[in-house]
Amino acid sequence: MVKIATYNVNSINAHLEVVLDWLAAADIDVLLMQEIKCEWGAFPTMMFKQAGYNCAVLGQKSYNGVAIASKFKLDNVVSGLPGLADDQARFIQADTCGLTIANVYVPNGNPVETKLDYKLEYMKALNKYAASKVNGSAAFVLGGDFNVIIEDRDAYDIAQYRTNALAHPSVRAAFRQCCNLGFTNAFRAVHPDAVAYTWYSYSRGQVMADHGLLIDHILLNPSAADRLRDAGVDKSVRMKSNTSDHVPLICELA
DNA sequence: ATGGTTGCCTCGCAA
Repeated sequence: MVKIATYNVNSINAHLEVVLDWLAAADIDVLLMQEIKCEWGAFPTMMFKQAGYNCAVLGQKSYNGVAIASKFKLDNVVSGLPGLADDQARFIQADTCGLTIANVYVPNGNPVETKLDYKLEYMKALNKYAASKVNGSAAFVLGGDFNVIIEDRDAYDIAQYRTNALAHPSVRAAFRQCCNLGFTNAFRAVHPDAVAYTWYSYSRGQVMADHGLLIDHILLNPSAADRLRDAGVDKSVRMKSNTSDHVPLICELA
């Protein structure tokens, strides 16, 4: 079994303790991190090494930044989304433990007036790249913070998000097009009727009230989906102090 | 109660 998790860490250095504690406790093999918010040189590579993980990092000062930590060797690292000239650090991919695993931080897209276009352009390029990975015998995993509320039930109060870029019809359509290439949504395949969230506002009381959004996802090509055994969200880290506003999403492959 | 929180590295922006 391979345990893969995606976790928007909202600054790896600010929340390192929670991340490393959770990584060990959950016995994760491969962790996809978004919003590390630091350059490569400031990423705590040695701390991950001591915990038994190799890292591939695409950093950026202050904003964005993505990294992969794996108990296994990381090969053929791809930094940046192929086919898109982008100065923001939002995509990194590596081959590890017999899988090709891509880690994406899709643009938030708000405010819609000025930033939705970039989000849609990004998703279009992502879909084009995903299309090249859907077929064949090689297992391909695409996980990350998609910044997409796929369905109304994925928000505690969808009325607040009707005009938001997270639930915008064009954004939902772009995500759906990716799924329709032949990808399986790992969480939904295992829990078709569950209500679960991967993000909670830092505003007081939101976690306890379970007022969140499901915006982090893991997609599997058919070869990977054949091996899907379990998936879930771990809300426990969100109860801690000095923690990200996101929680990890996990899937297990045979 | 027209608010509420966090990170970055500066007092504004992004989420």
